[in-house]
Amino acid sequence: MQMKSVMPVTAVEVKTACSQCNLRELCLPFGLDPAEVDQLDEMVGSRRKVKRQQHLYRSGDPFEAIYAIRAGSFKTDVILEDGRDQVTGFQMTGEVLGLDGISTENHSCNAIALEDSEVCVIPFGRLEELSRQVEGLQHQFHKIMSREIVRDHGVMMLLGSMRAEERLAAFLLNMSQRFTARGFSASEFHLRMTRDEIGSYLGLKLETVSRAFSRFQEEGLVAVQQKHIRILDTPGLKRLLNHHAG
Amino acid sequence: MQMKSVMPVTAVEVKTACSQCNLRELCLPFGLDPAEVDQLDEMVGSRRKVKRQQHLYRSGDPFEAIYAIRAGSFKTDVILEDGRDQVTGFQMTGEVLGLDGISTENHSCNAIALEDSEVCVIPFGRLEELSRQVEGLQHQFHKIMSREIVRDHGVMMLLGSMRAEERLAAFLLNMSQRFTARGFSASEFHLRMTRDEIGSYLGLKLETVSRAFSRFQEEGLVAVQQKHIRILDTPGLKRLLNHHAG
DNA sequence: AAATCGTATTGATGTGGATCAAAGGGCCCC
DNA sequence: GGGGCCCTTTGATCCACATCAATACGATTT
Repeated sequence: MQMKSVMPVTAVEVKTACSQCNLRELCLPFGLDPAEVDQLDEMVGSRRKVKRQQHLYRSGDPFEAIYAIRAGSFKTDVILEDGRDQVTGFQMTGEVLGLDGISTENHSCNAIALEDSEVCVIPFGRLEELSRQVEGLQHQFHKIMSREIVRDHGVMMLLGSMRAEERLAAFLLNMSQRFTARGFSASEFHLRMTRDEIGSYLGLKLETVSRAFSRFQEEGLVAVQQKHIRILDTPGLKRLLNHHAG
Repeated sequence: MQMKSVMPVTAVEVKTACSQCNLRELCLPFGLDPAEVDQLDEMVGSRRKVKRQQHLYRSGDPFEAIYAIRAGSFKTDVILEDGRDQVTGFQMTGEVLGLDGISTENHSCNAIALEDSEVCVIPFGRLEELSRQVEGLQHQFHKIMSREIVRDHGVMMLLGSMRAEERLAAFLLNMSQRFTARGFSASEFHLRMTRDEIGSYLGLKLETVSRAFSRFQEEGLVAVQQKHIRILDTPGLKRLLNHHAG
C-alpha cells in the first residue's frame, strides 16, 4: 500500500505544460499559437499544492507572482481591523489569482483553498517580460484583468441593489455557468464553500442563505442537499433576477 | 448673440502634452523618463470634451480607447433590464476610465460626466503597442488596472459588511484623500454628485444618506451645506469605521 | 456504533434602513 | 428678479433581514 499521497505545501519541480493543459482555453494561453504556448510553458516556474484551508497568500505578503488554478478552488477575502471580513470572490480552475498585488507590490487580500488544490506559479516580472514580446499573451492578460473588474462591478450591483433571494439566484446561475464552461453539468454540482462563506460573499448572514435555499426548494427551483445542488428550473431562477416585481 | 453653446460631443484636434500635464504623477506617465513621456504624448490621439450629464461611453459601445480624465469628474454605472441601477464608481482628474471594455471589446457600464469635463483619448491598440516597447508604461498600466480591482474589493467590503454611517464615513474619507492627492484641501470640498448618486454607490437610499449627513453634523464631525462639505473631525470619522462597536 | 464537532436548518423576536409623504431650500432659466 | 424644477431634509410607518436560540444532520474519529 502507498504512503498517503497528500503532501505539505511545496513548490514541486514537475515541469508544467500549458500545451497539455485542458484548461488552456480558459487561462492565459488562450488565443496563442503553439510556439507561443511553449514560451509560456518555459516561463511558468513551478506548481504549488495548497491543502484545504491553507493560504496561497495573505494580505500584506510581498507580491511576486500570479497564480493560475490547475486543480481545486479558492476563496479570496479581505479582513478589517475590527475582525469583520468579506469574501470578495470564489475562484475555480483556469482562473487567475493574485492580480490585487500588482498595484502596491503587496497582496491586499487573502487567498485560501476551499479544497486540496494546485496552482501554476507565474512569476510576474517574467510575465511582463514575455508580454512585451508576445502580443497575444499581452492582450489575453489584459482581458483577464478587465474581466475581473467587470465581475467586481457585477458583485457591486448585486450587493447594492438586490434582495436576498435575487442574490442567491445570481450566485447559483453564475456557478452553474462556470461549471458548464469547464465541461461539468450545468444543473448539478457540489459547492465547495459553506453557507457562511456564501453569505459573506453575498452580504447576507448564513441563516438568510439557508432560508433562501429552503424557499427555492419549496418552490421547486432547486433540490438542495447540504452542499449538493441540483438546479431544477433555470428559467425560474432567471425570472427571479430580471423581474424585480415580487 | 451666439448660438446655443452646447455642442455635440466632439473629438477636438488640440494636441495633448502629458509632459506639461500637472496630473502626470497620478496618471499613465507616472515613473516614465522624459523621452518616454514624449512617446506617450505622441500616442494620445486627442482630447474630448464631455458636458455635464453627457455620456463618455455607454454600456454596449464598442471598446476602442481608454480615457484619462484631464478636467472634471465622472460617474460609472451599470443598469439592469428591470431599470435598477448601481453607481460603480466616481472618477476624478488623473484617473482612467474604460478598463471594463477590454474584456469583451464592448463597454459594460456607462460613464457620465458629473460636470463639464475633458478627457484624453488613449487608443487602446496603440497603448498596448507602446507598452510592449516601454517597460515603465506597461508596468504603470498594470498597476492602474490592479488598483481598480483593489478599489472594487474595498467597495464590496463596504457594501457587504458596513452600516450606513460607516459607509458614508468611508466615502467622505476616501474623497478627502483623493482631493488631497490633487493638491486640494483635505477638509473642505465640493461634492459633484447628488445624494441619490451617493446612495446608489453606497447601496443606500438618498434619504438614508441625507439622514447620515445630518447625524454627522449634529455630532460635530462635518459641516454640511448642500454639496459643500467641511470635515471637522477626521479622527472621529475614522473611529466610526474601525471600531465597529457602536 | 457511539461520541464529537463543524455545518445546516428552522423558529421567534428585534431593528436598521426602506418606503411613503410633505415641506423646504437653491439654482437655473427665462 | 420671478417662476419652476430639482434636490434635499425631516417625519411616520413598515418590512426584509439580522440576531438570538435551539435543534438536527453528517462526517470523522474512536
